[in-house]
Amino acid sequence: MNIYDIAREAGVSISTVSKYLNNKNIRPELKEKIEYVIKKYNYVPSAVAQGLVSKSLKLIAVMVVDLQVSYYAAAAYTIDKTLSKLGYRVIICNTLGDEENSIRYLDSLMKLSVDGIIFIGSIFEFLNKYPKVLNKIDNIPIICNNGHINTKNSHSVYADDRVGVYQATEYLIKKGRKNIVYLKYLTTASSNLKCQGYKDAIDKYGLKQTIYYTNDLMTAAYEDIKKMLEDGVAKDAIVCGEDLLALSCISQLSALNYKIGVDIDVIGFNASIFTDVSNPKMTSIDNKVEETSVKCADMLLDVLQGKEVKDITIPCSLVIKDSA
Amino acid sequence: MNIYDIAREAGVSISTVSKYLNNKNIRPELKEKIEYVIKKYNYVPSAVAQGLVSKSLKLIAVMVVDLQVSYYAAAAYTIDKTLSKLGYRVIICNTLGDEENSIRYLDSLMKLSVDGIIFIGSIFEFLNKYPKVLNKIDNIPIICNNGHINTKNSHSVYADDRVGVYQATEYLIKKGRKNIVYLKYLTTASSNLKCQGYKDAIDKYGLKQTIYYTNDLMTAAYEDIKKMLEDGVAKDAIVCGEDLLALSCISQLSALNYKIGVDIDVIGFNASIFTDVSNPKMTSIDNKVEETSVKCADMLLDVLQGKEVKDITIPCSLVIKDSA
DNA sequence: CTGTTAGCGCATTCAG
DNA sequence: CTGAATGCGCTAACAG
Repeated sequence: MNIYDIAREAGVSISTVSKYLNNKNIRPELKEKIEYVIKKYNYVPSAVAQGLVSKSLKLIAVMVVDLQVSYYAAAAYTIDKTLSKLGYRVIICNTLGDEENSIRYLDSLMKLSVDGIIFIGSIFEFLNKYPKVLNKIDNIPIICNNGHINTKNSHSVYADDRVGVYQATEYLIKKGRKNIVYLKYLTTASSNLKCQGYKDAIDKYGLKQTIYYTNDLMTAAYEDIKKMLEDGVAKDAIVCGEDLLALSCISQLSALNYKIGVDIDVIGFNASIFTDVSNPKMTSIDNKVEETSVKCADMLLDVLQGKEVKDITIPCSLVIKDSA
Repeated sequence: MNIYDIAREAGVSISTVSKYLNNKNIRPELKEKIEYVIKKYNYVPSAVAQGLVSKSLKLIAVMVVDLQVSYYAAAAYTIDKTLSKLGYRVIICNTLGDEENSIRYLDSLMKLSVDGIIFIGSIFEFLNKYPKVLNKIDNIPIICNNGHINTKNSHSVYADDRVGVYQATEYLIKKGRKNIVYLKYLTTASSNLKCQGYKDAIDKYGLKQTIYYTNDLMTAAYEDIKKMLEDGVAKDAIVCGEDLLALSCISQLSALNYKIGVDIDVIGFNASIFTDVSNPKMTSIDNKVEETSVKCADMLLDVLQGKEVKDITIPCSLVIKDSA
């Protein structure tokens, strides 16, 4: 069933049908006939054929590392919600943190001639190491959340992670905490920024930096945290680069009979659902996933409409609950 | 840059280029020339034009209710991983549980002439109420996880939720628990099945059914659970329809100084990441998201290749940790 | 306002 | 093995 079939049965030309489909003015009587035939056959115009002409499938790609991480899921969710309302279709790409995999995805997206790409996370700055890849995507509208891609038509939305952690650390200091440990996860640009916020605050108040590292969020993190606690350096407070790490700290400290929020403070990062499932509820730095994601989507829409856009930084805020 | 440009510059015809692109035999010297030109311009054939001819963009849609729920995120993640390896592109649709929204998505997918659709969750059985919608998607390959869609080319993968809960309840009974409460969330087909598993086990052993309800997973659930605990009926054990509910139970019971796993048992459902972040770690019914999702993807691939497939039911298993 | 025609970029006949 | 011609379903000029 195509536009010819509809035209024939309705007794009009294909261009009249096309005009009907695109809401242009046609004689009411023809309109009725066409409408009738379309309903009769449940006809739906092919987006592929339309796309061949218009050079656009109204398709936007969102690249994330791992949908199972709540931040990415929330970002993908929000962007999808925002864009699909406006008739765009959203392709979510799970790169699994693998560079080759990401590049393969980009090839696939270029073949589809997607209208734009949104990258979630500073990790995608790795693309700047691959001039050939940049060249391929050079003309396509790109928005990068928390990073920057070096192409002609690329723009960025940042969450101010560094200041977020700075303020959280300062909050602890002003509460009188002196031995504040930072638990760092990963070594991406944005995890470094977070850690820098901690360092800046500690330095400003003349305290001592103590940084622990972990490359895992679950089992291995548990061991790393256990070791950290056994080392006994975390007497006062712990600032964590991720809510899940803070959750593990809270859980282990509880088991050791610490009174969280009294004996020792724990602060997470992301203000995710985990802040509500911990006991006590977790104080966390809110890096505004939803606001950031909506901004990415809006900015992309602006670019697609040819509007001028400029990079933006969204401030974090500290959501104080009971763990600090 | 299209196939004509490449052909011209390489001094061959477009059909030769097309053959090159589709790995058909051509003279090595021509192959080299073509290869050279393609590399030079970073040429990528248009999937849209290919799709117009082949009637397929190699696109598969996954419909879920809410990507922020770990089960759906895991399902989407797994399906995407499985299919994108094989060159398919995956569109994830977040319906937000809204029927109109779902139907709008389906329209959009039909326009794109996606190769197949995977529905995650029994909630999508609501489509069976809309003959017009069924009619539109009647010919497209469909796989439904935990439900069935009444179209010609639809198949199902089930997780045996009922038996999963039955066995978990039986496990508690055999441990000597007598006052076992079921905490029910939602009223979809599959949440009813879960609850039925509880009822069956309770009845078989001649115990008393006690069922509590909640329509929320967070704040309101907290209150519902609080009330349930205040009612004092949960003396022995609680079986929950969702891990998040079990998490809240564990957290609140801990605060009341119950020894979870000793004084009272709590079992969750999903075997999600929440089972590892609770304290103590949560015993939970594993409904095998990953296995189920891979099966959905594989089954769809089989259907696309014209193979015969039959519906399948995957058994759940009880993952025993420390809360029961 | 309506219909005719020429592409959009590619795969696929069918001759040569 | 290669190339010229046709069509996939639709939009956009253009002419009527």
